[in-house]
Amino acid sequence: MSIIQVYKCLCDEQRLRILNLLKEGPLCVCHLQELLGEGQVKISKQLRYMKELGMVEARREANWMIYSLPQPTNPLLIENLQCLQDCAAEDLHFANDLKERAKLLKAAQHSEGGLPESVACGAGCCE
Amino acid sequence: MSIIQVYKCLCDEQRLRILNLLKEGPLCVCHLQELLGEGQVKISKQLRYMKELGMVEARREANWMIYSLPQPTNPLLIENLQCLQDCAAEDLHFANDLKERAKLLKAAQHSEGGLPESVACGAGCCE
DNA sequence: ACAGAATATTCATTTAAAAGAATATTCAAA
DNA sequence: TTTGAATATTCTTTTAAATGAATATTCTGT
Repeated sequence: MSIIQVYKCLCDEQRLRILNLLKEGPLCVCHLQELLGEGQVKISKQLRYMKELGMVEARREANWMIYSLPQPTNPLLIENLQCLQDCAAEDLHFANDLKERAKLLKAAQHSEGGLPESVACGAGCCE
Repeated sequence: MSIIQVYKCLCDEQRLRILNLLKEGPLCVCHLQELLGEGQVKISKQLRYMKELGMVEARREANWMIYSLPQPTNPLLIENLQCLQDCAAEDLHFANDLKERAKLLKAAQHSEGGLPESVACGAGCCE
């Protein structure tokens, strides 16, 4: 994956928000959809684009597709997400997205549908 | 200048190299041209693009146009240039560009044409 | 006023990314 | 074996960026 490709990936607000969310832990498409307030098709396309670049990876779990950041995560990406926290968190809804993520996961966990196993509060949601 | 615009600017190898060079100090178009081994028109267009985004600024000095990074420089840019030094310096010719820059300025300074005043070894070239 | 150096602009073409609408695939559970 | 939930793909249109060729502008020195 080239440097240029990484930056191309970072050129889109939705993708930045997705990366920020995935940094906290894996999520499935429908959660991203809900958190970004965006249609399924568009999210799916973004994820495909990102997957082709190797910026995210996916695995199926029952009906869900679980997306996550590959480990170890590209240092250029980490740096940028960190820097964005500091210098553009508000513009990008970063902080709020994370708050909503926690809420959403907590709620989903206690609902009938439940959560995909590897999403379930995996990373610092419920304790 | 939006975050997204910054990343769009970083999506191109030539622009990255230009920014890396300007980080050391102002340069005129013909020096960039020579350092990147690229035609005048293309460099000029890149600079225009970057100027419109506010990523660089320009002033005229006699026949030369001197380009530089605006002060204070966008932290997102600084971070990225720094990170690229660490994780992609070779891919992007970063280190070599800086070496060539020093050579070029030193040579130009002692030639008949001379150097635009504000370029002249301004930043750590000759001592 | 003219010539030459340094730089910029314009216009046409190509290439790549984004957006939208419609539809298809995959799996689980009844 | 059909239904519904979750997700993906295909195709078309629109928008934006890159490339190339030609030409224009701005300033300096004569």
